[in-house]
Amino acid sequence: MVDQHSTLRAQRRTETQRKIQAHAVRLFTERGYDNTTVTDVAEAAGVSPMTVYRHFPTKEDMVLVDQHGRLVAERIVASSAAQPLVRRIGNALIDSAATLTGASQGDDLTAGKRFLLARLRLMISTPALRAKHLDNHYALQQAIVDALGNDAADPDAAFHAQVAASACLAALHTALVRWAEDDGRTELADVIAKALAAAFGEDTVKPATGIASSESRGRAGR
Amino acid sequence: MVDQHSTLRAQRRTETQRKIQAHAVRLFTERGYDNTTVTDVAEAAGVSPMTVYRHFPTKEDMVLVDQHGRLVAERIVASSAAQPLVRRIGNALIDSAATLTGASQGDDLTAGKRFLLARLRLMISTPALRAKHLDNHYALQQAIVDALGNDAADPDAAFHAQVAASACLAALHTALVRWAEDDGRTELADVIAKALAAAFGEDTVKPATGIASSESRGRAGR
DNA sequence: CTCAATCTGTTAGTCACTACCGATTTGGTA
DNA sequence: TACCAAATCGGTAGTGACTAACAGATTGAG
Repeated sequence: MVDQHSTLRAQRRTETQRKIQAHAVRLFTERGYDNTTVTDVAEAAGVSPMTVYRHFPTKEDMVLVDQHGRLVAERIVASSAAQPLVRRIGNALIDSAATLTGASQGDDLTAGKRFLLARLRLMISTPALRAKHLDNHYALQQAIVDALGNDAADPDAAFHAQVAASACLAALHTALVRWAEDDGRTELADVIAKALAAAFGEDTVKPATGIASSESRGRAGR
Repeated sequence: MVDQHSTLRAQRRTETQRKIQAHAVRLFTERGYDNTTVTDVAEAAGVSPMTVYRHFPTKEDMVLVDQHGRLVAERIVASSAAQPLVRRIGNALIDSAATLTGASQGDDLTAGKRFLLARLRLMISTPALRAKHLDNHYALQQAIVDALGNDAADPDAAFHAQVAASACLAALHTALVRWAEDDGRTELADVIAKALAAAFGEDTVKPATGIASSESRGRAGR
């Protein structure tokens, strides 16, 4: 009945999870997603296939797990309701990305960043992973709309929030692709800010880190 | 070697395709997507399971087939390159939707419209279908970017096009969901125009049919 | 120390999907 | 008209993701 009654138990659990995920991403990258069976991953991780399914509901979730969504929703509710919708959502995405990639020091990629890049590349190139990832963004969109706390009575405002959230997440996804293509050399938060500025205009999104969007030019219509 | 050497052959082929798809959508709607096997659909359509796979590569494609994408790309290349990106893409989406739903007469839904609604509802409510549909939009995004004919030399312009296309398609998807929720009572082209206006501002998209976006109020930022 | 909960493994089964093969039908041709 | 090439259709066997049910081992709490 108690949730926290095991520290060692939880440690081992997250440890095996991490191990399975690491081997999965490695094997998927090496031989391809479709050419790698769940049994292969299980053997590489030293567990039985059933254990894999106990930790990850589907094969795709071995790559796609990220609790990044909750972070975004929290920043949304913490933002000022006086700001325009796109700015509230956009800034939440930018700040969350900055937190996610961590304080990047210098040029060399940290291990977490490199792992994130590997996952991103798999998500982009593999149709099944890409589809499910986009669907996860769709679920995140619903969470954002809920977090915005729009009037349930006004259907027009709700539609407005849906459109703004979906458009912002689309820009986010494009920024992620761009960032992966650059091998993570640029700052992710800056790329996101640049994408948002390109879609909605520079005045709609504030700079994130200070040098953000300093190079973006022009509105959505060229 | 000749493509057109059979009118009767092609007729039967498209006929069985249509029959399989109709039974699939009906059964999926009645018992649910996951509770319906491909064999069930095959039996209902009076064919063997193998025949189903000959016409539709995957189970999901029985619901998701639409060549709607090619229509959009054609309108993109036909549009004036002088216009802003969002307007070019947005108008292409609006016009394609108007063509797709056909000239709606009065209140009663035509059979094609009702079938489209049934498919949309399945796409929205079933995770697997929703994911693949979003991925199809992602493929459409690539087609749009190609159709825009941006300078391959300028990576910044390409990024710009990617962002604009993805954001427009996100707005389209939100409009489709909204339209399905209204049971298709409103005009689809108008809903799309309204969504685009909500995302990018009213001045960015021109009215489609004449009364389009007459009710939309406010920019993206409330 | 004992008990209950959790983690793990094994087995058997369903279902989407593929590869391979043979049978039938159709359209054009000698 | 007879024949050939192509396309469609069906059956069989197999792979792989995923589930349900059952059994053994380990850990935390009283």
